[in-house]
Amino acid sequence: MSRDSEATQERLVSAARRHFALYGFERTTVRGIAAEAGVNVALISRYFGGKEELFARAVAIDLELPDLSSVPKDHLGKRLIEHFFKRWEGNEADDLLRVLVRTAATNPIAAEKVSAILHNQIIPMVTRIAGDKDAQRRASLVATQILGLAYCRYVLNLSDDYLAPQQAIGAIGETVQRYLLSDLP
Amino acid sequence: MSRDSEATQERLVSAARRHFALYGFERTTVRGIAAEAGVNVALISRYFGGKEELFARAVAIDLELPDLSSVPKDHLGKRLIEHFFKRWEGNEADDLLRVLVRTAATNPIAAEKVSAILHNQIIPMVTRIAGDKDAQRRASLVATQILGLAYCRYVLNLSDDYLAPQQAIGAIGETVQRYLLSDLP
DNA sequence: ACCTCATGTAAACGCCTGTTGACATAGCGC
DNA sequence: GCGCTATGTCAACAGGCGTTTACATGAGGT
Repeated sequence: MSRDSEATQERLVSAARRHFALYGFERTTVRGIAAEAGVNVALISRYFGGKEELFARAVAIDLELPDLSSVPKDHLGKRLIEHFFKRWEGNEADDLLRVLVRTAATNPIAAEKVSAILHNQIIPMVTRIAGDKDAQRRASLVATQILGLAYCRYVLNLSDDYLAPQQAIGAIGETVQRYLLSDLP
Repeated sequence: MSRDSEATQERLVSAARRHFALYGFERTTVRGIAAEAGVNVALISRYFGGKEELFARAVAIDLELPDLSSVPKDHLGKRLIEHFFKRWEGNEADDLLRVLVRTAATNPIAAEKVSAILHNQIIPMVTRIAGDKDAQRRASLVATQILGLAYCRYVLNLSDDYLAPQQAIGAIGETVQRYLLSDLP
């Protein structure tokens, strides 16, 4: 037994992410998480306080939005969608935004976190691109499209036959481009 | 006591819809549903077999897509979004698609049902509008946008400050219009 | 009026959950 | 080497869950 509390905490958080992503908040059990981490259940309460706090810790998230300052104005939408696709494809069953999108549907804490991301990360980005005016509404429109994409791919599990990546990047990129910079009706 | 089994079954289904919509599948309890319906818990098992079967019964859903044959081709997108907005605003805490969108995130049965709606209702509609070719992909793109909108409004509870209805109908209607009829990249 | 069966109730069962308190043990400072 | 504390285990608890079983009761046919 290694007896390195930091390491086991990290293993717990990592296992937690996997379980929350796969089963949502309600259906993942602390026993399952502890088992995957190879430690006793009691440690979750000891280290994090409880299941909810572990969840909060597990989904602290940064979208890692790319630097868009050097991207041509009319490629911003596509570039943004590419970023999310790449991000999601990268970490197979582990991406945090996917955890949140799934979990937020039935868990108020998670829903709050997604809203916080909209506030702290999406809206500021849109403000940098399109200015203050209407930034909140533009960002919300962008959110409907990106979250809808995530939902279809990772909740409904629509295969590439339905959403061909290249085609989707193109079509949805155009949409985001409009939401960012075109005149709103 | 009325002793009308059909009526009490309907009251159970109706209460079930409300609870599943508010709390998702895992967090609604058969006891809660029975209490709201004003009957004993045991009747749920007796009449429906169990919680899962009651759920399946409660979310049998028809989008009631409007007749689009007389709508000008370039107004289809906006018209469609209007339809969904009206539908959602109508039945305050009771719309089935909202139940599904929330529940599907953590419940495979529900996710399957949403996919079925895509197959049996959205794709055929798109086929009527845009023809067979690419109907599946166009329908999927439409689904990303509409489900994303539902998600932001009813999972994240974004207020009208974020998604002003008229503005959203306009902007998102344009998007759907493109997904339905413009050339795909 | 009575018997009968559909309808509804009450209580218990068995299981699983998150959490807790008492106990073991490994490793570090002395 | 000794002891102390951080680390980890174990077992039990209390509560909630869906389901089932045995029992009550109303209403309709005869």
